[in-house]
Amino acid sequence: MPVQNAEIARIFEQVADLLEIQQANRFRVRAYRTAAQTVRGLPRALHELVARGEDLSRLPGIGEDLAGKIAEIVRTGKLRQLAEIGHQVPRGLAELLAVPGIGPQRVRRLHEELGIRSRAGLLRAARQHRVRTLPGFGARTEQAILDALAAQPAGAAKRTLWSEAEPVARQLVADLRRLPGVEAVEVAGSFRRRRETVGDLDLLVASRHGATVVAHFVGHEDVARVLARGTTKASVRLRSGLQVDLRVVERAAYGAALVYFTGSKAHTIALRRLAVQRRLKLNEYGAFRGARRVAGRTERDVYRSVGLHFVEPELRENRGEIELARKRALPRLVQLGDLRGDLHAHTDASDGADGLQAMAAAAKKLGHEYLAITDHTRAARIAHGLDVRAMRRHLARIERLDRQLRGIRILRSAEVDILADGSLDLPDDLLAELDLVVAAVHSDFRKSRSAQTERILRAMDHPRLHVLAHPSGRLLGEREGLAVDLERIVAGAAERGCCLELNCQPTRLDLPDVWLQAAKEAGVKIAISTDAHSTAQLALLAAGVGYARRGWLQAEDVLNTRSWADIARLLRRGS
DNA sequence: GCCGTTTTCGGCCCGACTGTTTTCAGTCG
Repeated sequence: MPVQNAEIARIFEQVADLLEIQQANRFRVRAYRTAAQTVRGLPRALHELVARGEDLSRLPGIGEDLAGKIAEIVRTGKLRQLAEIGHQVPRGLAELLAVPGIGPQRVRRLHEELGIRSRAGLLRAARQHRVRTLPGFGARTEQAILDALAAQPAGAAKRTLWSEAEPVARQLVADLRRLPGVEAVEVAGSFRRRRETVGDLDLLVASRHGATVVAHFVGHEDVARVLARGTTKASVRLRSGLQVDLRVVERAAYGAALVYFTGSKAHTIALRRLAVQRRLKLNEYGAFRGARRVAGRTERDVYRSVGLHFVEPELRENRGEIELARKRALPRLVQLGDLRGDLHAHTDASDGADGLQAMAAAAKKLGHEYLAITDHTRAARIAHGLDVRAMRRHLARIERLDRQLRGIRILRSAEVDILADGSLDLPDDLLAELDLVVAAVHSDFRKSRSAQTERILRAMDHPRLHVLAHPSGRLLGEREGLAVDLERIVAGAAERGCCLELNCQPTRLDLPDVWLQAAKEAGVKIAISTDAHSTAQLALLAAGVGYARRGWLQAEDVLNTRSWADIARLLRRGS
């Protein structure tokens, strides 16, 4: 199997970690981290670019050296340099960096002076009180290490789904807004950028009474532990395990602070670089020329000060938005109000919780012009998929309801299983009767990458397949996506005039953002669909639109910003 | 290791908090 971008990024991260422990030049370390980020966010498979002989050094943050290393990893599956560093520094030391409070310097000293080379070794040393004997370490540091190792026993720090963080964020914001002397409150960080998961919540407050705000914040009833507190910032862990960071600045710095705390890190570093070019200093308090603050109150002011148009938070990933902001050529991103209906929803005829009428009524109440009822087909047995006879009866019921209702179109549709061989789980005559055919893979996840890709492309060959649902098959926090070549799926959809779905379920958000952007560039239309399994879930459209903005989507890129008549015309492919 | 409306060499973002220090290094975001 060809080497994936994520694997290349992981190797670069590991090189950066080990170099940092070796006290290598910190800018050299940063170069590896920047490259890892570029590689991870790239909507093209590097192994393909290498195969085509394309010049990788044109990618941002990739020079001649790293381009060569990427080619080496693609060819051999590994990087000689990493093995060589591994002879000098145990590879296990990299995982120690994940322990909060332990950075490269401390890892190096733990290794050199106590012979520690793994998490297990660190745990032993801390328990035997050997850590506190090192200069610069003390009893409190040792205890903090023990706490941290107990809190995250195995490896990766877990991230929280955006949708789970959202009610917590809303409540904390409301609580802080009630506080006297608080002029503004906002959630910044990856939450504001609408990443699918968040590592923590970053709250920003405008107030002249930092200490009071901090005191109120750390005293909140949901706070389980105060990790740090000062007069302008604090960090806490909530009972739910979610970490929340608070920062208080004066109103005149609020915009600059918002830019800074919204990130991403790569985006703000790029901004500061622009500021330096203009002989400005940019920090969380403003843009300064000498001692004079020239911007800071609003985000717009700050962007203007470095010569840029305002950049929407969802775009702030240093994936080309800076260049377009300079040219004032950023896309006008899709908004919830642009959407006219929902093209993927289930009823209790298959695995939904609510009945057909209830779903239709709820969609009408949301102001939808149309709702596609897409119950499962026979092969999806655990989802109570309908066989042909049951499906025909179901479609007849939908048709009757549609005739009765005014003000909303209820579409006769189905979420048709893509079978192992790429054929569709309904006969052609029945597919031809449907208003809309949504199709998806729900089985045979273990196929090889090429076989899985061929299977889906074969399904898309069917002229009645309109929308490929949750194309990557990922379940956030549960499983990676299918082994599937999304670059070929996007290209295949473009060739066939087939649409791809952005599934709004909180654990899916599928297609992933970089592929939404790739699909947009290829001219593929995206259906933003809730895949609702209850009336309440029809509201997930809002979260889906937020995520769609991360994929740079504009209203015209989205299928369901159109009237049903326009969609029907668009879907008549190849005829 | 990357990169160029200062530069192909010499820069590379910036500040708060903690713990263990008597003035600051390390870590984090």
